[in-house]
Amino acid sequence: MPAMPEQTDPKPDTEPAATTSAPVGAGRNLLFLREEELRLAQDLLFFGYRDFTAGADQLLAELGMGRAHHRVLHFVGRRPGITVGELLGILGITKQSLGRVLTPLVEEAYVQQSAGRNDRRQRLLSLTPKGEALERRLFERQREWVMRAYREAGPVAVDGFRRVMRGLMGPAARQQLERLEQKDARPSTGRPRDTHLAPIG
Amino acid sequence: MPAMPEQTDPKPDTEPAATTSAPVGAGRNLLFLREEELRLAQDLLFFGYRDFTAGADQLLAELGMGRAHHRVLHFVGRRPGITVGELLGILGITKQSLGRVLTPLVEEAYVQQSAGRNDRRQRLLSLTPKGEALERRLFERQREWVMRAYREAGPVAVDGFRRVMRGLMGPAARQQLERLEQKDARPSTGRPRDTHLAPIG
DNA sequence: CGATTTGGACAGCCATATTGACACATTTTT
DNA sequence: AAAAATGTGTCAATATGGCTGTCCAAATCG
Repeated sequence: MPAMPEQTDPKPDTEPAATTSAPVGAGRNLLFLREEELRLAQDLLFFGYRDFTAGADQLLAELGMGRAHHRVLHFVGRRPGITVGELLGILGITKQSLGRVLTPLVEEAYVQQSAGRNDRRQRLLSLTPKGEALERRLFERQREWVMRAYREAGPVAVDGFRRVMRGLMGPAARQQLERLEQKDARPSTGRPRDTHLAPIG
Repeated sequence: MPAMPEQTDPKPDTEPAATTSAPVGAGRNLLFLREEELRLAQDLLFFGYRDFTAGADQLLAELGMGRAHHRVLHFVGRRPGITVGELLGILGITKQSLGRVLTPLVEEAYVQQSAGRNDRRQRLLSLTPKGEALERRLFERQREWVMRAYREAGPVAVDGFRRVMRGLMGPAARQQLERLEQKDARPSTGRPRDTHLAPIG
């Protein structure tokens, strides 16, 4: 494994204006995004996102599932008791599209539904133990991968990464992320908050 | 491979508590990746990548194209004179999958082919003026978006973002990125290096 | 009560990816 | 020169994950 990219960004940029690792002087940081910098950003996002998902994708493929299933497992695990409508809002897909991954997940007992306590039309979604186990396996795959990247980059870089990624999100996504983070103090396991798991139908 | 165990971490965390919790005392940054931190990373990557591509996707949809077409335009524009084989390596897809986006792009004169100068079996790909124009329109969309995120986050964060994204890439992708960056000093326009544009067939 | 909301079911379409098999020109090897 | 390998193109079949549209049931709201 030769030639690890240097942390110190060796690119001997021809510009004296030092655009790459921009001077922290924070004075002219309004115009430091030149063409090549954006092209680099495009490359980084393409390769980085692809390889980030690769590990989990492989595991999913063995189970006959795809990334869409993972997303459902992830967000249902993140917010046990989430309604179908909320999940649709987060994923940004249509009800029909969701149905095609959610229905099998319910049928194969990865996800369970229960009627809403206030509004009995709602189906509150949560992971079954089986679903939790799978989600955790997927999680661990990505954990290894991200841990390595974070460790190599260091905490300051991680903070910068988070700031930029947040900035790449649109207003709707930011709001959704906030809600997810609120709930981060989630109960020890995936039971909906205080819902009395009423049977459906 | 230096392994980068601790990564000197220049400033002992000038960050506002943003780094979630974890004592960032720069000593124990090996273990600062707790569960919620990774879940956050997953969310950020999902939302961020989705919204990053949203603008270009919309424009592409109007032209009856998809993200796959954009990727071809991007990487061909990045490395004029690239061979089909190299492009396949970068995209990580099969020849058949590439063919179904590349062939239309050639037919509609966004991309042009010419025979390799050393190996006449090769088809060297480059953007036509029409292709360059479209690529630029797509580029500008994303440029606006990324510029905003970069500006909001500041140069230090951008540097961190780059480090982490690089870290998320696997060895193969890192090598490919290096090659792309080498060529970054590319000629003013998309003519293959010194190829004498031999006709095909 | 009727209207709206929430969720689900079914049909079909499209884009992107896959694999396998085969064809063809060209280059390299024997 | 013949054989093998390489680079590319193409056909057919299949899967996944989106989309739209329509219709329906249950529950809530006014």
